[in-house]
Amino acid sequence: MSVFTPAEVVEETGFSIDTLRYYEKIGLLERVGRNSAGQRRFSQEDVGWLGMVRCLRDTGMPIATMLRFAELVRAGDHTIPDRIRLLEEHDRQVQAQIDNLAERQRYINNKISYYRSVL
Amino acid sequence: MSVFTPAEVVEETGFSIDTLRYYEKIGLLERVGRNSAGQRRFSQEDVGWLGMVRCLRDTGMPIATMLRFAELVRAGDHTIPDRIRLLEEHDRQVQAQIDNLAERQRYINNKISYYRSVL
DNA sequence: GGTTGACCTGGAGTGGACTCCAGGTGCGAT
DNA sequence: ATCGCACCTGGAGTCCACTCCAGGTCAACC
Repeated sequence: MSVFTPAEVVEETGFSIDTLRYYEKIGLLERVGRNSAGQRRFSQEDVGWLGMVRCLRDTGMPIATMLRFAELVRAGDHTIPDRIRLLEEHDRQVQAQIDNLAERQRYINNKISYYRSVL
Repeated sequence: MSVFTPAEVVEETGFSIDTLRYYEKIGLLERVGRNSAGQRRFSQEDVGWLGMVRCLRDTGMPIATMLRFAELVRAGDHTIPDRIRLLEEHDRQVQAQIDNLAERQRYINNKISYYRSVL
């Protein structure tokens, strides 16, 4: 089973090392393994989980909600229905964001057209 | 020419009164007129501008950029080409946000499907 | 004429999500 | 052996965009 150094995980996930430490500190990332010198060695699962975190974060999920999701994941398979509900709710919020952005974009484009028309 | 009380503008724009005062303080909103008692009386233009601000804000434009746009607007019609450029650039960023959200949404939906499949 | 209620001001405080810092460890290369 | 470098820790600081507060003014209604 392969392990990853902090630098590799930074490269892979796009999170800064400070952010990774912060996520571990607040429990969004489970205590990461260390080598004999006390340095972090991330597992494949850590990196996979960080992919999920990136996705949720980039779609605007607050850390508090991600933390709840993380707890469900840790609690075991019986929480899968809860996880589905949480992700479905988030999916609706993402859809709402997309719809909202698309509508605002129309306003912006109207404004651009108007500005063009008065040139 | 109609004027609006703070309460009416809150109702109209969805910004809180504190936010309106804050926007005026930082110059995102030009000094609003006052009545004899020193209370704000917003003009139709103020309200229209706030509609634009809401649109830009809700599409993620930072206040610093809105401030630049506000300055262009105040500087007069000769800045219209600059305003067009600024809005076009913002439009591209909004599009990037939409595309990004749509892609992340696919990931979330895959995860939901996966969870459903293991139930 | 007293009390409410909407509003005013300057300035301090908040919340979220990081980001930076000082001081220290261990390891491979010169 | 000493240098540089990647990394460690706990804790402080930063940034953004508000949001709240204390203390005060006016107008209107009872």
